[in-house]
Amino acid sequence: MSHPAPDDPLFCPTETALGIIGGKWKGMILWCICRKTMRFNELHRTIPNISQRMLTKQLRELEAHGIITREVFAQIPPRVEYRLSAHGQSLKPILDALENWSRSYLNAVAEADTATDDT
Amino acid sequence: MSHPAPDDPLFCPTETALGIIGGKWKGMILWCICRKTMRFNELHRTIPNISQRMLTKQLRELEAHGIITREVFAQIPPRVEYRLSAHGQSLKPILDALENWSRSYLNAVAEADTATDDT
DNA sequence: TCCTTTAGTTACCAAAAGGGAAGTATGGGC
DNA sequence: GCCCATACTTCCCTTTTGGTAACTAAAGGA
Repeated sequence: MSHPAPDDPLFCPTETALGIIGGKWKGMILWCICRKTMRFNELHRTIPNISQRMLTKQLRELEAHGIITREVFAQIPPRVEYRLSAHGQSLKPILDALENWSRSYLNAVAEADTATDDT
Repeated sequence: MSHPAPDDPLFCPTETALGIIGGKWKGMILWCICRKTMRFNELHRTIPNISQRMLTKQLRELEAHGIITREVFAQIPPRVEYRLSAHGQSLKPILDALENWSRSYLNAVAEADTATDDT
């Protein structure tokens, strides 16, 4: 294998990872799925702002990257369950770290807002 | 600035964090800056595919979120240095974790490719 | 017979993102 | 007197993204 080209996403692992988990709605989807197995409409109800089209698309991308698995039950009406794959499980600590970082970030912002609040 | 309200049922810290570090090129920019202080053109040379327009834009977003600092030296030609802020430093472990996860992901993909390689 | 539910797909359209190239200021070197 | 470098900004145009709404199948219930 040759040296990774500077424009190659493989050149930067951080970029690769963010390319996988950084899509629109992926944070919320992962946030839901890493807590429990969920069905399509269950996700849709939990994240009402997402359209079916987008939910499908993001789920397919996560599946294509091996982060989640999709299990179809041959029933009418259909039943499809999404859950974290083994590889997705290895993301959990990072998702937790992201969540903690985010909370401390939001706190810092809130404090800064309070400090400069001149009401 | 519109951060999600904490009482919003859609409030998702993971999404917040990804909104901050998940923009296009941000992975690479952070990857560079978390290693050393860098000047504008230095970043541009390191990531040749990014346009000046985008580099400026992404740097300003990171700065607005308090992740990096921008220091201007009153010189001709101009000299501007970008580095991680204190808050950005707190991201480093996450960036490292992302990098490690990405490497193991890439390895797994490479192995899967080898296993199914029918040449 | 019609309605409901589930888990989608498809077509269409508006908005946003992003690339490329050119312009800007300033002072020093040749 | 012209060109160089730096760190941008601005304009224009194409590509991508994402939302809305309508359509699908199939079984069970009223």
